[in-house]
Amino acid sequence: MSAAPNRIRVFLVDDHHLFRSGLRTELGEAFDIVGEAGDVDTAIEGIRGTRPEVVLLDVHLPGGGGVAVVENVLRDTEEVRFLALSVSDAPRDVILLIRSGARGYVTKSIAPADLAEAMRRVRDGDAVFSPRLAGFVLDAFRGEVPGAVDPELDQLTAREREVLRHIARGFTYKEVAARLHLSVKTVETHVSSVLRKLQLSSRHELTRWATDRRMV
Amino acid sequence: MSAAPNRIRVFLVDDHHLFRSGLRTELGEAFDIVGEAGDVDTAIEGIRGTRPEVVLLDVHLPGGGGVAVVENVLRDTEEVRFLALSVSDAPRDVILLIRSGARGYVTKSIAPADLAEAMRRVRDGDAVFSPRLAGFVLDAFRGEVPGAVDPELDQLTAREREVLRHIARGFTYKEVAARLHLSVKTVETHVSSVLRKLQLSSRHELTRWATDRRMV
DNA sequence: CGCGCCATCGGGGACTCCCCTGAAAGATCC
DNA sequence: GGATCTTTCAGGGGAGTCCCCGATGGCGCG
Repeated sequence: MSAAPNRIRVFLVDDHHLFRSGLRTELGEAFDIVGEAGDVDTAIEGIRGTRPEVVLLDVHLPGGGGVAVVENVLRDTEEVRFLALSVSDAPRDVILLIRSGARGYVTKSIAPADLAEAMRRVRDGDAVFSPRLAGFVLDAFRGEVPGAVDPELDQLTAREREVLRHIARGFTYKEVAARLHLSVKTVETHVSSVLRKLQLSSRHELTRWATDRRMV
Repeated sequence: MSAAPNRIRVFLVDDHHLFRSGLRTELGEAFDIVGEAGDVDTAIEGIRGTRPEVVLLDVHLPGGGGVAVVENVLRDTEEVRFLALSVSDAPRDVILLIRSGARGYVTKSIAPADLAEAMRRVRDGDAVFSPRLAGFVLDAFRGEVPGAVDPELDQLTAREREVLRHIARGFTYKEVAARLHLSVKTVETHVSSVLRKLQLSSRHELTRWATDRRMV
């Protein structure tokens, strides 16, 4: 199966046939395209069967998105490296892909030569991100997604935020009441308001909400 | 590619004079070494004064380590990019540096040509890690620091860990029971065991315990 | 001043959480 | 085969959570 030993074995995953065709044309000489897929299930099956070194993966895919492919394949093997290739440079997409186990993320506007270089680097184990995306990833890693003055948080009153912080830390209503010199009933009222305003239904979701926003 | 015209302005931080000398010799032609320092305070002052584009930074430094330099400088400006250069490739060191805001981390065994390339990429905003370190960083980002087999977690049975994961995500006992096809009572039993073994007393502490270990 | 918003409380009820005791089946180890 | 561990499940009870219904007072605003 393997052609020249130095050609990297690549699998293409993108739901646009034309785009895959473009990739084949641009990469076909320097890389060994062992297979391709246009949806999640086909991709998983194909990657399992062909064992590529690098998977070029679109973020937005029918059947669950690129994340589903990465998670599914990496459950079995660690041999395959994923390089996400997407039109989107939304921080959220990038973060989710990296969390799932992709080792790089570049946008489709990348020059073919740069893409080839990125693929080689990913194959070698490097982490590859285009400049703007690197900032997102490292910022998320540092735990400070900047900007974002939260409109969700803004609709809470000062007292409600105060109570929220305590609840999110795991204190019971009784404990919060003692700390804020309130009655348990007042705490309950505030928590109810917070839950209603944030469209949540339990203190556990509230905890997750707060930790996601790094209020703790 | 770039030689004389737009030389990148670089600041060197390393407590070994001889090593700085080596860097100057190797990089002096292609880069503009605007200053250097051998300890934390001198480094902070020097970087503030010379405004380099890239700081080559040793991890182990007298006066607080590289982390102290990065955090201190980045409090004022975002213009400076840090590339950590260290003999250590301990995951802990790497993670701490990245958390503090460095945009790359390579070991001192790197070839001069590769170091030059890494510096250019960091200057351009890329995240740069040598192959082995990339794994550490991305794994940590994914929440699985490989070393560190947790003795706390080890004393839990497989089923208990399974239940723990669901509880930590905020599911009620009833929901967990449904997802795992168990009775609520069984879930209660497992949760009790987990709480007892981990010396915790509520599901909220359990959530925090799990999130601290990045099980969610 | 009336109106709305906020903060502070209460009763009551349905549900959830956590612990206690107890038990039965299966797997594993010696 | 017996000891141990794991996994499964049950009844009962005290505490915690969340919602419903209400109430009072303070504050700013037109």
